[in-house]
Amino acid sequence: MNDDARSPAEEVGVLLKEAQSLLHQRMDERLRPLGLSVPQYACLQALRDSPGITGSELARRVFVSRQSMNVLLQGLAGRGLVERSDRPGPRRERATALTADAEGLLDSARDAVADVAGTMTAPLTGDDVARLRTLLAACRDALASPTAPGRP
Amino acid sequence: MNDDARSPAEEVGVLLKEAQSLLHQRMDERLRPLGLSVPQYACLQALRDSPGITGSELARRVFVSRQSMNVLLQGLAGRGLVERSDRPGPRRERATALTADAEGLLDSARDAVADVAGTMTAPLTGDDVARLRTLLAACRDALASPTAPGRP
DNA sequence: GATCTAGTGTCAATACACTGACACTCACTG
DNA sequence: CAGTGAGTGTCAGTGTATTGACACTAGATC
Repeated sequence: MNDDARSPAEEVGVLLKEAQSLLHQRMDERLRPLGLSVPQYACLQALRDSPGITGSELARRVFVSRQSMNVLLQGLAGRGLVERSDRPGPRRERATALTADAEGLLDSARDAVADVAGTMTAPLTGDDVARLRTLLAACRDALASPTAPGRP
Repeated sequence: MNDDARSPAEEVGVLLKEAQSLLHQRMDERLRPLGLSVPQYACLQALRDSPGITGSELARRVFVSRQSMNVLLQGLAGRGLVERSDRPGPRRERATALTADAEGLLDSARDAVADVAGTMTAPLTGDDVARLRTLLAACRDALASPTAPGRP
C-alpha cells in the first residue's frame, strides 16, 4: 500500500521542514554576530510590534513556553535590551518594553533578516510569493485545531 | 524606511515557521501514543529509505548533530528498534538497520503522519499542492548555500 | 614513506526548552 | 458572599540538543 512512494502531502511536509530549517540556520548565522539568537530576535520583534505585551502572549507568538520566554527575557534584561516593570499590573503581569539600545540593534537585525528572506524568495516572481503566502496560510489554518487522536 | 511594514518575503518566513511549528506539534500528538518523538520517526523513516546509511549522514537528513543522532540511536537500539553492528566498517562507521518490530511500528507511524499531512493539505486542490511543492523546493534551494555574512 | 585533509564515532560539559507544580489576581456564577 | 475557572509569573527538575574535544581510518599530496 504505502510501501515506497511518499504522498504529495507528505512531500510538502518534508519540504516545509527543510526550508524552515535552512531559513533558521541562515538567520542564526547572520544574527549571531549581533549577539542575538533567533528566538531572541523574534522576541524583540514581537515586543516592537506590540509594546506592553504580556510575557505569556509573547511566548505564544514566539512558539516557546512561558518558562522559556521568562529566562529569555531575563537574559535580554541583563544585557539592557528590555526593561521589565517590577510593579506588577492588574493581572500580576509585568509590563515589558524595549530600550533605546534594543531599538538600534533590532534595526540592524531586521536588515539582516530581510536580506536572508530576500535571498530565499529571490528565484520567485511577485505572483509566486503572493501565491506561496496564500498556500502556506491555508496549511497553517488547516492545522490550527488540535487533531483528535483518532477520527470518528 | 523599514519602519512598520513587513516585506512579502519576511511574511513568507513567519508563515513557514508557523506552519512548520503547527505540523511538528500535530505530528508529535499523533506519534507520542506510539512511543515515538518526531526526530525518532524521521530517523526510522530515513533508515528505511536508505538501509545501511551511516550515522552522520542520518544526522544530516534529520537536521540534528552527529552527537544527538548518536544518543537517539542508542535509545532506539535499547528498545530493540534498530540493530547497530559493533564491527566497524572501512571508515570506522557502524552499519545500522531496522528490526522487524521497527518495520511494524513504522507502518503505523507512517499512517498517522500521512493523516496529519492530509489534514494540512485538505483545503488545497491537487494543482495547489503541486505548486506549493515547487515553490517550497525553490526556496529551499535558494537557501542551500551558506550565506556570506556581507555581500560584496 | 611522511603529511595533510576529510569523514566518522564517541566522550564530556554546557546551553536550551520542556513539563509539573505552586502562588496570586481577576472575572464570572451560584 | 463563597467558589470556580482562566490568565499570569515563577521555581524546581528533567530531558534533549548543542558545542568542543579527541581518536581513528582512508585517500590525496608532496
